[in-house]
Amino acid sequence: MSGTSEKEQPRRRQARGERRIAQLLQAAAQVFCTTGYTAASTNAIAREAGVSPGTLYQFFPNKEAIAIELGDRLVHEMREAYGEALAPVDPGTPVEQAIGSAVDRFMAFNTEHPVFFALMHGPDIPGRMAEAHDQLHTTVTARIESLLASLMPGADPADVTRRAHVCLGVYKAGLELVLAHEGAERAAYIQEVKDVLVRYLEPLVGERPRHG
Amino acid sequence: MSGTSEKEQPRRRQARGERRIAQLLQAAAQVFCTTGYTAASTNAIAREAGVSPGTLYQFFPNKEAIAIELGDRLVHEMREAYGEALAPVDPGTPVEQAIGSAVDRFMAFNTEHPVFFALMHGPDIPGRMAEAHDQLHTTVTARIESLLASLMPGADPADVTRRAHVCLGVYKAGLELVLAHEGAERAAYIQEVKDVLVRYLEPLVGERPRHG
DNA sequence: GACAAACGCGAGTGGTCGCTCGCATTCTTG
DNA sequence: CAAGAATGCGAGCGACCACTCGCGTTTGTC
Repeated sequence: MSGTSEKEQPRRRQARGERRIAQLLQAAAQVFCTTGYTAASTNAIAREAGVSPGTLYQFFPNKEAIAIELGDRLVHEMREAYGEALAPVDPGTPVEQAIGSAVDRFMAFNTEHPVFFALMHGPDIPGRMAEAHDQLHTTVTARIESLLASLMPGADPADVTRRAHVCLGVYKAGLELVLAHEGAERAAYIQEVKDVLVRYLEPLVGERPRHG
Repeated sequence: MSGTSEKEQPRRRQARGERRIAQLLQAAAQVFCTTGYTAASTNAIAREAGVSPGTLYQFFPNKEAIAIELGDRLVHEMREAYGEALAPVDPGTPVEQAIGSAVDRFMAFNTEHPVFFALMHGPDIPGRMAEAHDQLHTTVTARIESLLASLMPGADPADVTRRAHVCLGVYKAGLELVLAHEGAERAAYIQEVKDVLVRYLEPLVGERPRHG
């Protein structure tokens, strides 16, 4: 029987501390964005935030915890703002509209928070971060699966899963292109991503059988 | 006027040395594949090859040179084996066939040499390596562009360029999925990639104008 | 105002990694 | 076989990085 107070309250923060945390997370986002996670040094993050390394470690036990907290906050914000973007649609909804609005929402979020892509995409993510990545990936894939299932009822579940993975992969690839451009070119690339997805999925919703 | 012998012959290699180089490159490919470039330590590469760190530096001036040489050999081999995969096709060739054979060839090469993807994809590539990456990227994109141009003559060059980038991005995303699976699933994903590309490009080759 | 707790600092510590150096061994060449 | 070059070794050097520690400052509480 272990003690009753296994989890001690980590600390009692002051308003100043919360501000510092936000400041440090913003600085970390900046540094992660430009150099990636592994190449980002904690000293650089502290410098970017205008504080000393010791101050950084006052609020985060280690480098990984910074990325974890940043990722958690981003995931939370994404869930709040765009959680319904992949909800199953009415049977009558045209595919263009469903895909278009979903792509628009996620593109907006990702261009507003480029760190998200940087943290989730790099092969240099730490162990605990990979878990979070996998969990989010699974969640999003499941959402896409149910969306696809609502579009093409009676299809082989394995096919639906595979197509969901392909859709997410296409979106990620498109996101990379979108983030690499600005203005009109960026808008044009967003439209291309929609086109790719719509044309990929359109033959599946029309109930004429596909010869494979 | 600078001296005539600016570039000294670096060294006169024995057969043993060439063998060691091949051995070291193979070990480096293994380590790069599993841990990525930055996380790969030269000591680990030497250990994998069964030699000492000093021996490694007998043949490569630094860590970057290992990746460069490996990349150069891979690019060379790819050019030799699959250089014609993206050649422009006869006007009568169906799109399915052109895309199918190109995807098959590149997928075969990339699954046979997974290091290639690891070296070209990671955000942790060194400066000189990024140049090689960009150069290859440009070359391949130009090839795709001319292939697309032969399929849809009279299109806006900017559109062609954009679509070429989208095609390459879709291929890369598909490659990631393909490399993550094996056997029948892998084959199914390859087919999905072909489907995505064919359906993306099919409306463009029929000469009815697209309203954009 | 007094006390404690949270905050802030930055030089320092232990560890890792890229890379070197001196020396031993093997090969080529005459 | 002798000389020199190429190959092979592995302890160790310098740099960098995640993280710590002791001490001074600010803030909340009574």
